[in-house]
Amino acid sequence: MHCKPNNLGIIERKEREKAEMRRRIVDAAVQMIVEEGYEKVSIRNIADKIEYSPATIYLYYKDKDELLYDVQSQAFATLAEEFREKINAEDPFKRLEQLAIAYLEFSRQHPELYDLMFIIKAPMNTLVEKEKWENGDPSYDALHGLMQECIEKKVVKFKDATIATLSVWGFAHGLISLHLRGRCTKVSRVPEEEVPRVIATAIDEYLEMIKA
Amino acid sequence: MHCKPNNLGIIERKEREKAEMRRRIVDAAVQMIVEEGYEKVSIRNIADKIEYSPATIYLYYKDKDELLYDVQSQAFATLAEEFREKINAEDPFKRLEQLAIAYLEFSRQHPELYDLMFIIKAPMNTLVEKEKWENGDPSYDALHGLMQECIEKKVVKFKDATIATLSVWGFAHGLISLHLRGRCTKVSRVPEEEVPRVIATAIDEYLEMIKA
DNA sequence: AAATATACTGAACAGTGTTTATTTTCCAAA
DNA sequence: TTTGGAAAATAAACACTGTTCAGTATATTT
Repeated sequence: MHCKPNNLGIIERKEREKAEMRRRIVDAAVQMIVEEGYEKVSIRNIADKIEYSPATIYLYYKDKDELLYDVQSQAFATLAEEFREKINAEDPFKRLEQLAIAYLEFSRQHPELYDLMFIIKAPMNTLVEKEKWENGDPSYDALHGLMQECIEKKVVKFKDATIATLSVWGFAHGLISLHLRGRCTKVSRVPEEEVPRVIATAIDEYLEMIKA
Repeated sequence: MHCKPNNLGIIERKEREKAEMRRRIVDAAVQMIVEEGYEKVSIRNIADKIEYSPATIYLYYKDKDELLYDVQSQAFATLAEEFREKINAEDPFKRLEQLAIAYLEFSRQHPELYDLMFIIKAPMNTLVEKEKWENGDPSYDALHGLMQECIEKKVVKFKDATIATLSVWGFAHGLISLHLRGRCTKVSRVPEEEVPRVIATAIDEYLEMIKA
C-alpha cells in the first residue's frame, strides 16, 4: 500500500514529461512556420529540430493534423493576447475599431500563422473526432460579445449578433485572405505596394458604414 | 521548294496536336477536381486518366502549377459564363445583386473549383513569370465595371471603384471561404445546416447597407 | 538481478512532383 | 522503299512527403 504514492508520483511525472514533449514538438513547429514558412513544416524536419526520430512524434500525436491543431491553438492564444492588449476603449464601437486594427495587424505580422488559423484545411480535420472547434473560441467570443454590446447600445445597424459577427469577421478575412493568396496583386491596376492601404481603407469605410 | 507548304502544314498540325494534348490534360484535371476533389489531382492520376506516362505531361507543362493555372483559367471561363447568363437586369444595383447571387451559387455548385480560383496558392506561382494574372480578368472587370456604373449613377455609397470592387468581392469571399474551410462550423452556436442561410442573409444585408 | 513495461528508432511502404537516359514513333530525303 | 534524324513518349530513378511496424534500448517493478 505504501507504494501507491510513489507510483502516482511517477505517473504524474510521466504525464508532465509527455506534456513537455508535446510542447517541444509544437514549439518547434511554430518556430519553423514563423521562420521558414508553413511549407517547410514536415514531420521529419520537426524531428530533426527536436533531435528525435520522426516515428517518435507519432507517440505524441496520432497524425500531423492533430499536431497542427495544437499549433493553431497556440497561434490563437497569441491573437487573443493581442486583443487583450490592444482593445481597451470604453466606447464599444471604438473597441470594435481597435479589434479590427489588431486583427489586420496580426495578419501582417504573422501571415503564416494567420494562414494556419483561418485558411489551411489540415488542422480542422481533427474536428471530426473533436466535435467542437475550441481554438478560435476566445477570439470569436471577444468579437461576438462586442457585437452583442454594440447592438444593445444601438451603435451599429445590425439586429442579429451572429450575422453581425460573421459579417465583420468575413469582411476583414475576405480582404486579408485574397491578398495573402495573391488574388489582389496583378488583378486591376492597383500597384502591389498600395494594396495594404486599400485594404485598410476598405475596412475603415466598412466600419463607418455599419455605424448606426 | 515545293516542300515548304507541306512542312508548314505539318507544323500547323503539330501545333494543333500540342494544343489538343494540353486540352486533354486540363480536361482530365478539371473532371478529377469536380468528381473526386482537388486532393486527388496528381500528375500520376492525370497521366493514368489520359493513358500517358507521367513524364509526358512535362512535355506540355513545365510544372504542376502551370497546369493548374490553365485549369483555373477554365474554371474562370465557366464563372464568366454564369455571369453572362444570370446578370441581365437594367438597373445597375439589381445587376449587382444578380452578380452576388451568381457568385455565391457558383461557390456552392463548384466548391473545389472555387477553391482553386480564389484560395489555393499553386496556380498563382506561375505569375512570377507571367507578370499578370489574366484568368480572373473578365470576372473582375465585370464587377469593376458594374461598381463604376453604380458609383456614377449614385446608387451606392462608394466613391472609389477599386475600393468598392474589393469590398464587395472581399465580403462575399470572406464568408464563402470561412465556410469552405470549416471555420464557420462548430464556432458559435449556429447549426451547420443553417450556415448557408446566414451567409446569404449577411450578403443581402450588406448590399442593402451599401445602397445609396 | 530478472522480468516487465515504457520509450524510442531504423527501415520500410505508399504516395508525391520532377528529371534524365533510353526507346519508340514519325517524317523527309536518298 | 529504305534509311537517317528529329520529335514524342516512357521507364526508372531521385528526393521528398506522411505513416506504420518490428525490433532495440531504457526505465521501472517485482
